[in-house]
Amino acid sequence: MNIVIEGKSIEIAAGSSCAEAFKAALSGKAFKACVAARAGEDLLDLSSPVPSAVLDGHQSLSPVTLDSPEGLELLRHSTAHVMACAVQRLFPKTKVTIGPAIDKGFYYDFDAVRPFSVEDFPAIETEMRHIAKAALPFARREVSKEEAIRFFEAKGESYKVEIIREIEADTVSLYELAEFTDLCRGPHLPHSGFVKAAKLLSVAGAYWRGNEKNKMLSRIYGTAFADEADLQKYLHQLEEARRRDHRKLGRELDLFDFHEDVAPGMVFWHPKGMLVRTILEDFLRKEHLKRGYELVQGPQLLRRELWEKSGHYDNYRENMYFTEIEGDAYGVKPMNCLSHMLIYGRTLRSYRELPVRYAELGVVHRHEMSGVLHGLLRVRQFTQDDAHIICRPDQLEDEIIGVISLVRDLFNLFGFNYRLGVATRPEKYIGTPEAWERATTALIKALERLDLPFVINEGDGAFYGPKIDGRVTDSLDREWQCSTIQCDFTLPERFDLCYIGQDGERHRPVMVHRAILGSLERFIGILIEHCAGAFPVWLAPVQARIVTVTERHDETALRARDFLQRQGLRAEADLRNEKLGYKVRAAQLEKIPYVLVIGDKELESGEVNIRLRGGETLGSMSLEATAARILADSDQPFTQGGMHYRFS
RNA sequence: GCCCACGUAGCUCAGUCGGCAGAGCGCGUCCUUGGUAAGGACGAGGUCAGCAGUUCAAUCCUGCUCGUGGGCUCCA
Repeated sequence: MNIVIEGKSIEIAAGSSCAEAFKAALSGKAFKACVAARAGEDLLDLSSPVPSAVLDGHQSLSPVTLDSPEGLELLRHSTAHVMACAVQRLFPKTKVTIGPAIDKGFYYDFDAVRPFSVEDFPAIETEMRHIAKAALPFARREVSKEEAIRFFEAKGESYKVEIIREIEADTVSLYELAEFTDLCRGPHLPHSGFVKAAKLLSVAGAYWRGNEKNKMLSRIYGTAFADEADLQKYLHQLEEARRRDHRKLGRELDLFDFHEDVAPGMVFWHPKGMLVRTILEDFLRKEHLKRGYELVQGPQLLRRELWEKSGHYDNYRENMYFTEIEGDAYGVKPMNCLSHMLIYGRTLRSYRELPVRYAELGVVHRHEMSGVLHGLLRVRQFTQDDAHIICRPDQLEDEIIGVISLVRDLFNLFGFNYRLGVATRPEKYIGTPEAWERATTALIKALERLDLPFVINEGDGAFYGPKIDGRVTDSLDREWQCSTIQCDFTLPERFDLCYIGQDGERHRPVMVHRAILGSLERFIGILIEHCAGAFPVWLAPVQARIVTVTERHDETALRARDFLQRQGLRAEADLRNEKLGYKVRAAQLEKIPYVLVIGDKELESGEVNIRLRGGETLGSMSLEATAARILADSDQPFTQGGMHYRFS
């Protein structure tokens, strides 16, 4: 029979394995790097026979190499088996459960006599190396369900038995690695010799099947790469991510901190962090005014009755804080929408007034479980860049376009990767299917008109309306939700919002809740990690530091500082009795974008010597030219003209 | 809440197999007046997270409490 592999037509005997086919088609080197076969969508063991779909020409057969994404997944899954084999050799009473490959590695969940700890890693890793060195084959065997159940029952592997009972097919596949046999769909590497660069990373408790009512298992996380160099590269990346951790940088750069003993999950902003925040807030306010929003602000506390009316008391009570004033119950706001609606509803509105866009940098409190608090990224008190747009149904699509444009512009400004998703109607919902349909269509059409990529998250919408979510990725590759754009059918109804239409009748407006950066706290946390603490010049708390060589230069330095401040720059002078190198180093560690050196030469010429954050020195320039350069550096792409933050 | 690890000076971390608590950075004073990532000397600074237990003696061993970090919906 003839089949084509990598553009090469070869003759194979009936019943040949994929390995035999590749051996005939590939060079020795290419064949050696090959660990599995791909036929259509399916991955196959090299030892499995060439599928009939390939033989009759419906599918092509291609080799999978160890360093390809599929190859790495196989490697990691196989490494999980190697680890399980090692664990059972060292801890014979341990029961195995499941052990999949995950994004950057693998894990295996064990039911162990005692939970594993990192102290056990050296022994396990040594045993894994033995298994790898022996280059033992992964042998696939298909057996009936009954036989598999008998097999695992005999070994006391109750979790495997439980899994097999739930499998619908008549037969299951087993993989044997030395004496360790695991129920597994496969495929696997040809043999354990490919596991050359593996490392165990951490232990964790994990519930059987993720359900907290089940027994807690002991999970070991690890990773594996095609070779040692790739593994080391990955470990360095993890190191780099830890180096950029916003909690670490927040302390080192003196931006913010926490006092867990008195206010867990709530931020204390230090002067420099507060300055960054203030600049960001000012920028956001101006940008919103430019885009037709009006700024409003409502109270922090609202009577409980109002939260009952909105439905928050029924649906969100556990996450709210309550207090009592003169015998009346008040709730601390977890959201800003109620005040905005009260402001809208105060007078009768004409259709000509719409859309109304109320924006507020609103401080909200939400009671989060103590276990999930995480630096600035998950807190209990935070500030949303919130706004509510109240508009006519025919205005919805254009309004959504305006909001998404703002999302796009802001994330592009900061250089973030982001993904947009449209969440559609869930099983439990309120409002009519027609209204849902109309709003969902408006969201999708707006995205299409802006030509932005998005995914549909079926059934992920809030019960009160469809939404668009914007997620950005942090330096650890974690995804955080920032933007949200939600259509709301409930609240306008519950609060009886209306406008008088052209026909003189009352009509129900549509309300859009939206936040772009989401929470300023979270956003700043992500931003710190993104830029490793080196803020863009327009946000840097100190833009320029003047460094003197000796105290002879102090007076000139202070005059220069005052000049730069009058130009609207955030400048300061370091007059400490230290050597120049020491002060330059300090400024560098503080990630100040411009260091301006003044010594005898500069005293003479009336200029300053400029050193950039990256270490480059630019030579000397007049103060005027220096100020102009820094100001130009702090301009924004879509906010030309006076958007820098100035001291006044 | 549960699993693992951790909690020592403002920060980063040593340390004692139970016997007066250590370093570097930072901070203060003094000397030094220097040219682009650390000049020198001296000094201040600690209830070794908290509580209880074992012990002649506990920062160290045991238990509990509090807090921090990682993980707990990636499914044979």
